[in-house]
Amino acid sequence: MRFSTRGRYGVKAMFVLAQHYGQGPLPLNQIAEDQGLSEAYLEQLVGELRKSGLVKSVRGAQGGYLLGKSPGKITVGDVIRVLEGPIAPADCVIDDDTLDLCDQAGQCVTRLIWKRVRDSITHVLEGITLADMLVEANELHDGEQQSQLKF
Amino acid sequence: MRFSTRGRYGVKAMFVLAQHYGQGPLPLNQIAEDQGLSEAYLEQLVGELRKSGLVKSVRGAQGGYLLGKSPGKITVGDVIRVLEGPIAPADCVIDDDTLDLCDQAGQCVTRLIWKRVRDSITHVLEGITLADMLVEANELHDGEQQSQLKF
DNA sequence: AGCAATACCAACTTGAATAGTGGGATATGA
DNA sequence: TCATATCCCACTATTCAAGTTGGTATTGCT
Repeated sequence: MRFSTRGRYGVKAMFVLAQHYGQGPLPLNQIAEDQGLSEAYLEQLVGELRKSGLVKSVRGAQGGYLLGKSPGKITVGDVIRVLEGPIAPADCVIDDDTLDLCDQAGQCVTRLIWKRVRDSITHVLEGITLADMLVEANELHDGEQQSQLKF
Repeated sequence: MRFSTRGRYGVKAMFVLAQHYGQGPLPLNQIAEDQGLSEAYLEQLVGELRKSGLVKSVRGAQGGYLLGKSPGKITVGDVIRVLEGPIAPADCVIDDDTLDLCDQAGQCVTRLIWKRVRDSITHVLEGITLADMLVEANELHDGEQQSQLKF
């Protein structure tokens, strides 16, 4: 029950782009370096984010990537869904209606459980925007400074 | 972001054992047949559940498996943790304290997100006991009967 | 006593997914 | 025109999931 690196790296990359929002395109190598990730691998992920519209790209020299919308309008759930597929702890709850996958899905008690898990994860991830992450990053950093002053 | 069959089948098996709670040992082939699962594969899973104490076994003819505690004292989270390992969407939030996995975990914003996801999943899974599942199964079945009467 | 039913155990297999790497084509600002 | 970028596709290595197979040990029943 882990998110793969696809989703996790993707969120990190989007966070970096959010930090540079409004400052022109940011080249991939800076994002990769900033987060300590493989640039070639990250390229695949950002490519999918671009196709989904969550990021835009500018080709050529001085090019790079930008957010497709403002940080307040992109949730972590948006990013995860593009890179990891539908948020669902089991295939039978990818959506609410198609019960095809299991002949007795209608009477299945475990399915109710996976639905609740799914909704709970979705609720968390839909509730956090990139803008929220920027705020939290500031709070973390402030705390860090304070504890540095203490010692 | 899926639970594997290990956890999902394990919960199903535990549910069947809960349905037979107080009625003596239930052999594995009946559990497997009831849920439409491979007996040989399920054996591995139940073996781990036994080692963890969640189920007890009786060897020999007329033997089988029983719950180790009453259905009200076993949560879905207990079962999942035995079969899937710690509930955590990323390695860096397996527990709260060891930050070893990531040198900047203390200032990592994404880590806060994975913690919230983890806590939210844990809250759901810890909040559902096998006894709760029995109740829900009855409710599902009642609804099923009603809709059968309607048509 | 002996048989059938059952748990127990460990090794093996198959396929898919993860987490990348590598090489080249295309676009573009300076 | 050149360095800096995105873009795109094919390849690989490792790990994990999801079983299967075959055998041993135990025990109730007749």
